[in-house]
Amino acid sequence: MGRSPCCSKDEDLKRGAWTAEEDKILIDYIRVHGHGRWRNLPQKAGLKRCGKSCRLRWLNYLGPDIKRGNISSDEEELIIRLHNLLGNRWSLIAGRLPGRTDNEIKNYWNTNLSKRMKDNKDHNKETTTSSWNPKHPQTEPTPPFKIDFPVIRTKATKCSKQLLINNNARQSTPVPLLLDASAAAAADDSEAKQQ
DNA sequence: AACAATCCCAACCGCGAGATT
DNA sequence: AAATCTCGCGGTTGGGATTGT
Repeated sequence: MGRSPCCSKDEDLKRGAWTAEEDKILIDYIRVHGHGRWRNLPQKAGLKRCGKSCRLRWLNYLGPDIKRGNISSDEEELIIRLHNLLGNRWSLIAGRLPGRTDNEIKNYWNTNLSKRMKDNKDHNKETTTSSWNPKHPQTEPTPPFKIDFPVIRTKATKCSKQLLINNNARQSTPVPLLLDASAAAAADDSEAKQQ
């Protein structure tokens, strides 16, 4: 498999934080032409960035559906449940949290929840010898995060076909925030199999 | 007030895998 | 069938913001 030549260091590409002007250029371009073809996008849009960087900026920050700000306790609970079920499959977890990105959830987990889980684990060590590793969720988690359904390992596959879903259609089938995590994973599994 | 330590998060990097040629 | 292209994922890092001394 060939590595992407995108972002090769000899190119005169800008790195680091995005400016408001760059954001505007990217938003305007995507508004007119849509996204996809990330590799050529910066050239066409007139940005001195690599396609990867543009994609990341759009998906994690500029996208119209991005919900920024505090993660609610409901969302937090769902993240914990899904992480118990799926492990570090951030994109799958993000898929169940409308408006949240995998990067945001990953950051939130690494900065808040992993610490808290560790504290809980330490606390529970006093009463149990079980040790649950978040990196290996197929092992039984320690209470209070014990789950009573089997772990389902799903395979995330990419969808290369562009789907044009308008916002109205999207809103008509909202993703329930606190849906049954096992059903969610099963759904992902069947979606993956269909592709 | 000044400096150090820690936290937080946007962005980067390397890799795997599907699509295309 | 093999080589190459492109995308998306998860781990990691850089640096600004905040907190502690």
